[in-house]
Amino acid sequence: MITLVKGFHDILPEESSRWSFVTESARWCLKKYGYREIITPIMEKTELFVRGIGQVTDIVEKEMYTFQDLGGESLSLRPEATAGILRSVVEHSLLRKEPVLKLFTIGPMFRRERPSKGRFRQFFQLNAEALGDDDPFIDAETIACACSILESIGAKGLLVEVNSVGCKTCRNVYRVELKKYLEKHLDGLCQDCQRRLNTNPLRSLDCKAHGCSEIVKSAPLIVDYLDEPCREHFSGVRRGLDLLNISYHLEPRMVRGLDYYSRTAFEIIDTDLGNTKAVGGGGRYDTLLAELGGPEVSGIGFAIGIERLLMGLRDEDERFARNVDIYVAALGEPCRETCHMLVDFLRKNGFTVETRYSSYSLKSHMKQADRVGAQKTIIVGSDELENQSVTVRDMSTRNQAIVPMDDILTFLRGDGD
RNA sequence: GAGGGCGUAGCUCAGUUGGCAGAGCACAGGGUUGUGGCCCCUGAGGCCGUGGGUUCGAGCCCCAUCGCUCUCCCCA
Repeated sequence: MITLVKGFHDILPEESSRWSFVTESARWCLKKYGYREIITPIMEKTELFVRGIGQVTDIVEKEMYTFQDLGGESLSLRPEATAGILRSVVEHSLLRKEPVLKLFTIGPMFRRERPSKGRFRQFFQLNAEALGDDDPFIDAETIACACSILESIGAKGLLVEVNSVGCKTCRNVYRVELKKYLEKHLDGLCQDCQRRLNTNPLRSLDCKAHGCSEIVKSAPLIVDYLDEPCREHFSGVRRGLDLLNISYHLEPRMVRGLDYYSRTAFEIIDTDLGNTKAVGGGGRYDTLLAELGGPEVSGIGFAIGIERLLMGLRDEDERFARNVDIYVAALGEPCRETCHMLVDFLRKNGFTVETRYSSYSLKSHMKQADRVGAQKTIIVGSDELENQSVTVRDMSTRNQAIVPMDDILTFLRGDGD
């Protein structure tokens, strides 16, 4: 038996209705907020991710599926969607036609991590990006949009955490101060934090090791180092959220894994999933577009993990039950041709129809009708064939009627009202 | 990368000091010659993850190996 690639997973028919319920709800929400769908390739030149995400991030250093294609070029499966979307925007000069662009995409991402609960090597993400506007209210709108998607699906126990990580200027000042502070408590830090003190001291802020979290509690906070424009922007974001009645926690120690974030950063955590499992997150980026050869405008975006969202949903929901309008049961060889045509005729008139072609007893036809969730079963046997009629059984009331073949459509339609 | 848990029927799992391979659910047929869900009966379905070792005899003990899963790290 040839099995799945480790960390990949199948979405079986049983789950797929829940799956598309989630993605369709999300599409409808995004549309309300003015986002349009963009579908970009799942593979890009490796260089795009190195430039976009940052060479020294965990993702690029050790989690990418990178390989050389036959032409010798280095390609990578996308570990996240933003870089590819922005590449496409720049390549097709979309921002010249439209100075403010709102785009979303839904598709698989790939990271070669150790799989665990809610973490896969191939996972689906919904990704939304609003480009060309740095007004704080659009940050608030973006967070509201993410919340609205999650609420529309019925996710419970959500917590929105917001922070500002400042711009390059103020973050540099802060980094120096933070580093000074951490150096004073060097002995208490875990090995990881000691190692990255010079490369990325901000990472220590959300280190879960006991020693580190204690030390970090009284560390200087980035909010106290924001320069005037960043401070003003951040308070504008909070004002925007207040006006929309979005409840949120200020999380002054939140930093995010991707290097490109500036100013607004946020995460949405599903507390039901336990252990700080983020179901979504995002933030603003000031320089990413320019770095990819685009105009000097900023953007803000977020990602939602579809699998994690699904984990929070209850299994038994009637919305996801299997059902068809009509099951057609043919009894015996002479009826097969009539039923074959009848099934086709009903489908062409807008009904969802199921049948089985090989000969079965009526009993097993009925079981099958039950299994596929048929509202009605049409039975065609020798009696019916002789009279040019069919028997229509309502599966929930068990009422049956003999209907002339010619009247079948009017009967089925009239009965439905 | 570090550390736990688990591999027996399609699924969830029992399996006694080593002695014929089990249950529930699901599936198929019947009880009802043309009627589903509930009930009853019957049936089919197994290289007990794989390879080796100990033994008269291994699902069980030993060694190796592969796979899955969870935790930490990090994230979605």
